[in-house]
Amino acid sequence: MAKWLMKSEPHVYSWDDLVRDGETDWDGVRNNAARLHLRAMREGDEAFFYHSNADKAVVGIMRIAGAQKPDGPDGAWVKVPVQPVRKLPRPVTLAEIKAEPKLAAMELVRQSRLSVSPVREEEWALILEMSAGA
DNA sequence: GCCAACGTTGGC
DNA sequence: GCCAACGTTGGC
Repeated sequence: MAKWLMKSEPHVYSWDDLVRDGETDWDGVRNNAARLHLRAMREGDEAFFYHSNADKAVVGIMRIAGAQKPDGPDGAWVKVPVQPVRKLPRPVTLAEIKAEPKLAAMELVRQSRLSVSPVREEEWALILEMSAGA
């Protein structure tokens, strides 16, 4: 199962909103690189929920809950259904991620504007460790 | 097909 | 509020 990271501004749609809704379609992505990642997602993949702007932190884990669907009338863009899995014990901030040399290759760091990006297994595991607190 | 201008995202 | 990094648009 692949791992991903998806960004949202918390004042627009937050982790708590997702928990309240139970499931939502991750839509509105209008960037080609992000679209390619959305298309590569499969049901059962997991993704970090990242709060951009105010928080700048990974706050939770969600699950891709089904197949991608067209987003918009012409079908050029796609959206995927996601469900909350669990909140992280503690948010892992962008500052912490940038301070960790093992995470320097993350797309989150390398291309900060990309709203949907892949996460390597070892990066995923390390962020979970950081959240659990060493 | 190149590139300057402009718009957007998101960190600081 | 500013600016860097990108993406897109449009003139040539």
